Amino acid sequence: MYEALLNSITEKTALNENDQVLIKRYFEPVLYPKNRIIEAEGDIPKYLYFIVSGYLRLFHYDDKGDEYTTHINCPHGFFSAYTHFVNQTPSHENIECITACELLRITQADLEKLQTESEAMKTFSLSVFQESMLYNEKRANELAILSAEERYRKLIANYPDILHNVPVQYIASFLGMKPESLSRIRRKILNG
Amino acid sequence: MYEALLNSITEKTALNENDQVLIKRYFEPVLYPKNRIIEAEGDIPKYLYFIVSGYLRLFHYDDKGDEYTTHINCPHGFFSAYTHFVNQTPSHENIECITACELLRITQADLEKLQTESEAMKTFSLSVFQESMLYNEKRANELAILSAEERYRKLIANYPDILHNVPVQYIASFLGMKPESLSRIRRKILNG
DNA sequence: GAATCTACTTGACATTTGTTAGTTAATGGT
DNA sequence: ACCATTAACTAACAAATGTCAAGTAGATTC
Repeated sequence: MYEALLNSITEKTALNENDQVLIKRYFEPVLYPKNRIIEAEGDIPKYLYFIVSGYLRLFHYDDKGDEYTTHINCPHGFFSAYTHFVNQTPSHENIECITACELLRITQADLEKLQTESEAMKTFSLSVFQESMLYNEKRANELAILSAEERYRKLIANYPDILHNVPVQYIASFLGMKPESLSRIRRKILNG
Repeated sequence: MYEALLNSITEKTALNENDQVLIKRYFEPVLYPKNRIIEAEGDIPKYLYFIVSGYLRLFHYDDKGDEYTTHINCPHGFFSAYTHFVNQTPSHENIECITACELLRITQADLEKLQTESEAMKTFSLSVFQESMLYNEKRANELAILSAEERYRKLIANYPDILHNVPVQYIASFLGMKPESLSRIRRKILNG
């Protein structure tokens, strides 16, 4: 269960024995079924999650009750409404398991403790936060610059497995288009 | 010159005499003319800027040589290619003065020193970083959800002075549309 | 297993946005 | 003041995306 997490961290920074013991102590393994909402809008995010297996999404409703998916993630990555998790302020987003998920979770309080007890985790936490920032910059720029078809092509090129695990309607919403438009684009690509 | 900066910080966290002395020591005032590029793509960002007066933008070129404006900012805010400034990695964006600018600038090394010497500045720096993150999240979601006209209406509602200071083509690019489209939208709004 | 849902697709049409080309207005340099 | 350059606007048309209504297939429930 912890192997994927330890590997992810080791890619960024070396871990000694003590670091590994601390990580196993603070990160709690949890299993959730498909469609389970694990953090709800209006609440302060309780945990930062590391995805061992499965797909998660962030979503919310607008005034008209329409649902918008703003983030989709897959193994092995961290997942949270970051800014609200870090600040411990109420988030306007729900976190939902798209598939059954194996996760490792940690509270903000424990993450801070872990960072003071492990220099490696301090370094690593910063890089996770920064990557999340780069990710949003990139998403904004792609939405501004690329066409709907280009955005879809780029997504499946980077995450080829997403189609087998995530409903098309969530992907459409995440890419900033209607399901009908994505359907049209998918057909066009299939037929050459 | 320092008043706007000190006021901005005080909105978030209290400053004692010593904090204020340190801030004035580390932040260097600079003046730039219109159209001056103050950080170039390919280089590691040297400074974090606080805008006392004037407008700045972040922009880059794509493969075809087309120019894209990804960020526009006005007083009184901080400005930088944040992630690359923090990491001290080469940025792919240029920073340009759209108008003549009065700025206060600080290097990454000095910012770190300042943060160890002033607890208030440590708190404040974190909040600047987090706001930049929230900002990108918001930009991405608005690009995904709102129409071009809605994005434009929202921008001028939030920053009514931007039209008098920033060329329309930069605004169009920043909003993810072509100048001709923005021109059409502006006419439509004028004629009711 | 029948009925019911729901996700996904399809097609016709409306609307929005991009493209191209030309015009006007404003700007900057000499 | 003149010329050259660029920004902004306009118009006609093309292409992309949204909307609405309907149909199909697969899943779920009873």
